[in-house]
Amino acid sequence: MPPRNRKNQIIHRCQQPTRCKDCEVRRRALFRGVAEEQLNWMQEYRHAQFEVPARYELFSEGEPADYVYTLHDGWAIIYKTVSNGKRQIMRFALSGDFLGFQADLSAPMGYGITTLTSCRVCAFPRARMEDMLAANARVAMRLAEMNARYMAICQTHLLCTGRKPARERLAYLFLELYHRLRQLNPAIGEEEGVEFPLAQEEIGDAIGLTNVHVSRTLQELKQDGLVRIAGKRLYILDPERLQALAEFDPSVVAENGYL
Amino acid sequence: MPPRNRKNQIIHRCQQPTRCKDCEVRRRALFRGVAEEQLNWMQEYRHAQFEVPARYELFSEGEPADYVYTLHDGWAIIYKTVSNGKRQIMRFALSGDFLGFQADLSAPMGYGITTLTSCRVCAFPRARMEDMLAANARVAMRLAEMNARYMAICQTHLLCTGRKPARERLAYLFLELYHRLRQLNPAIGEEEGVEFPLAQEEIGDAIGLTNVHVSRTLQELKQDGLVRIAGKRLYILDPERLQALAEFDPSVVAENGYL
DNA sequence: CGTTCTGTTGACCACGTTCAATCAGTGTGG
DNA sequence: CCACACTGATTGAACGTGGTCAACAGAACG
Repeated sequence: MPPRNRKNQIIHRCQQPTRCKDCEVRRRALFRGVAEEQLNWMQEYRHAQFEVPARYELFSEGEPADYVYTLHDGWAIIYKTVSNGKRQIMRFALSGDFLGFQADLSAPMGYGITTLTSCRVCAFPRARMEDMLAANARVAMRLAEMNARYMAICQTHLLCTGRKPARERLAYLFLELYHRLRQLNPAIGEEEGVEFPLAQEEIGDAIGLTNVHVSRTLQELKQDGLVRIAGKRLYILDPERLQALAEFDPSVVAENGYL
Repeated sequence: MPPRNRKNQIIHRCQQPTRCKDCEVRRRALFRGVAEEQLNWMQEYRHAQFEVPARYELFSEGEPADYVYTLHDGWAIIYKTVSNGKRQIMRFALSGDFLGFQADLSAPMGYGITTLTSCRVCAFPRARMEDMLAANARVAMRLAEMNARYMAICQTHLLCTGRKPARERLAYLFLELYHRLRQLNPAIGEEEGVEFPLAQEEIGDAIGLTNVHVSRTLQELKQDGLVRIAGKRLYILDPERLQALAEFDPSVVAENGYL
């Protein structure tokens, strides 16, 4: 199996990083709900903002790391692999998601994270995380809240892979991503669909199928007039039938935390 | 499919609840690391301590709840179901685990929790959770830490169900539970095994198999001299081979948070 | 001692995998 | 500009893991 990502690529430090104070992403990121007057010094915990190319390995499975990141924009995958090379994608990370937190920050990473598209990320030194959380209970609460939401998503994936046939898994994944993406940018009309840079192999790795079977199943969904994928965009053609098929609950992806 | 649990059973309020101050469970629960002098008033957030029978539905999937709980002792399952009645167990909850937290505390539960054995639980009103976390950043940090560990466990289950064959899934589950249980009570010798109250149907629901196939696969593992199950106890006969088979990483279940 | 729950066994089947060939789209270099 | 390579999608045939259904055995329990 060929390597699916590249390491040691050049990453570019943003010369004019966004300021938390007027960052549009913040409302769905870790600093959501932080008081205006605290934002400037909270921002000091950020080490830098980076521009990262596609297929860059932000975290390597089994190796320790120096930073955690807020994903400012772009797509990334959080995955684990088995020794025979098979890969399971745990979650697709999108704008605002917090990447790389785990119970023991100095332990080796239990999973890998790789960008799918070019991304902008805000890097926070792991060594200062504990201070940051202790300094601001609201941020610690927000981290718990975010983790709970990621857990909810992970659990729906577990339900899908463990107990649903291929069609339903695929339908569920499309709906989840569609709703998450739409709420990143509610302004876009439904008929324009959403950005969708995934290869079928990545879809399969997310729902526990092979690329071959994804291809076959996807064709069924297309022929049934449920979805359309064209030009790296995803269109939901028949939301009602698709939701019924997937038993999809939009509240799992809804972003409605306190404040 | 018959109902797998009972509701509206009598639960019993403990007349002499344990005090957090000298609770042996606390070192792996939410109040781990809380300063001695704060424990008494933190304990005030606890509404009551209950004795709950086996097969009691602590949380019902899709319904709102009034409390969150610390599981003081006993076994519980966290699960989701599909409309056709199939069930996926997300995680087995053991002594010290925090039950029922989710991003939006007033929203309907995204999963159900049912006791497998009789359990003792400490109930905290959901309405006061936010206050409690805001009042003590250390508790908010601990909640984030615990959630991160639960997430890590959930992710290993997702890897198993998505990408491993039956034998390996089963081996992994046994090792995970064995290690979690042993660190609850490290005093017990290896040859005595660990408590193991699971039916094969529950094992199957946890790793995405049917009870029939669990039966067959389990016999293989037994005949290969890897494990033994007898009298509701689990014995790991050949740790090395079993770990190699499962690709098990003990650090996932290790409890080593700050403080 | 019967009833109920849990585990075992067998036969059959299907969903999804595997492997391989082919095709389409996209750059890339001569 | 075309030839070539490379990547991702498609299709087909054969296979296998695990599911389904049903009958039965044993253990647990009232």
